[in-house]
Amino acid sequence: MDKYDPLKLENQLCFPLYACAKEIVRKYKPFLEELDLTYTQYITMMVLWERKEMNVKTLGEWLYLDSGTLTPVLKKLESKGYVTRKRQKKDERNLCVSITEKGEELKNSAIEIPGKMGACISLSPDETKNLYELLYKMLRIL
Amino acid sequence: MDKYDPLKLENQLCFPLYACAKEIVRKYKPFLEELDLTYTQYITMMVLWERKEMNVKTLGEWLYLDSGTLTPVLKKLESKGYVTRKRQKKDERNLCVSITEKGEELKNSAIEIPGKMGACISLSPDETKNLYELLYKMLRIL
DNA sequence: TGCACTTTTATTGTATACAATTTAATTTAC
DNA sequence: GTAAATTAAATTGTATACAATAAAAGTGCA
Repeated sequence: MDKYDPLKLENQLCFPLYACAKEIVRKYKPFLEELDLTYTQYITMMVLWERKEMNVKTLGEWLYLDSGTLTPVLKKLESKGYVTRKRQKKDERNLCVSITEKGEELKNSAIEIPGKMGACISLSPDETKNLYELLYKMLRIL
Repeated sequence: MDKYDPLKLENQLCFPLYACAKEIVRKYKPFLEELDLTYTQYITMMVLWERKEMNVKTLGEWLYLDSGTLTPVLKKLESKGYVTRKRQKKDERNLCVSITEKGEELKNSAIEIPGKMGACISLSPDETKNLYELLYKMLRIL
C-alpha cells in the first residue's frame, strides 16, 4: 500500500541532518571538555580567533544565532577571561566583543581538535567535500 | 601565512551541519505551528504513525534522544491526547507509548508538510539523494 | 532465597535555541 | 528640531538536549 510514505522518518532529509548534527556535537564534547568549552562557546571562539573583534549582531549572522542565545554565551566567555564586552563609542547600541590575550592562547590548546574530529568522522576527502558543498548550498537557500 | 587554518569556521564540516539542521528546523516551524507541534513532537509522532506503539528506550534509539528529553515530550503529547503512556505488564520498567485515534487523525493534517518542506529546500533529486546518503553514512559511523 | 548487578524511566542541573518583548540609542520624516 | 520609526542587545518564557543521578523493576547466581 504505502510503499512510499513521505511521513516515514527515514524518508525525510531533515531527520538525518538533525540527528547527525547532534551526534557530531556529542563527539566534540570530550575534546571540548579538556578546554572547559561547550560547543557553542567553541564556535564563538573560532570566529574570534579569526576576526578578533565583532559586535553581537555580526557574530550572530556568522553563527546563525540571535542575541538571546549569544548574550549568556558571551557573558560566560567573559567570565572565563577569553573575551571582553564593551559598548561601541560611536554607536552605543552595539556591543563590541573582543578576544583577550588569554583567549588567543586558548587557540593553541584547540588546534588539535579539528584533526581529532576528522579522524572520528572518517569520510573520504571526496565525500567530505561533497557533503560540505551540499550543506553550504542548502544554507544559502535557507 | 595561514592560508589554511583548520580552526576557521568555514573549514569545519561540523559547522554547516549544525547550522543547516537549525535552519531547517526553523523552516518547519510555521508548518508545525498549524498543528500545534514542535519539531521534536513531530518526529516523535512520525515514529508512532509508523509503528503505533513503542517503549521509550526504543523510541530514543530511533530518534537519537534519551529519556531526559523524551519524558517531557511524551507527557506533552499525552496531554494533547495524541499518545497514551502505560507501564508494560510483563516488565514494569518499560513505558509503552501508544498512538491514540486522535494521534492517528493528526497524520491527515501533517501529510502535506514533507512536500511543502521539499519545496523550501529545493535541491535537485540527485543532490537530495546524495546528501541523504552521506548523512546516513555518517550517522552509521558516529 | 537473597543480594549484587543490570535495565528502564524519571528527575535534576546546566546550557542551548528562539520567539516575543523591552530598553536604550540612533536615524528618519516632516 | 522633535516625534516616530528603526536598530541592537538584553530579558523573559518555553522547549529542547544531555550528563549524572535516583528510583523502581527485573535478572542471575551463590
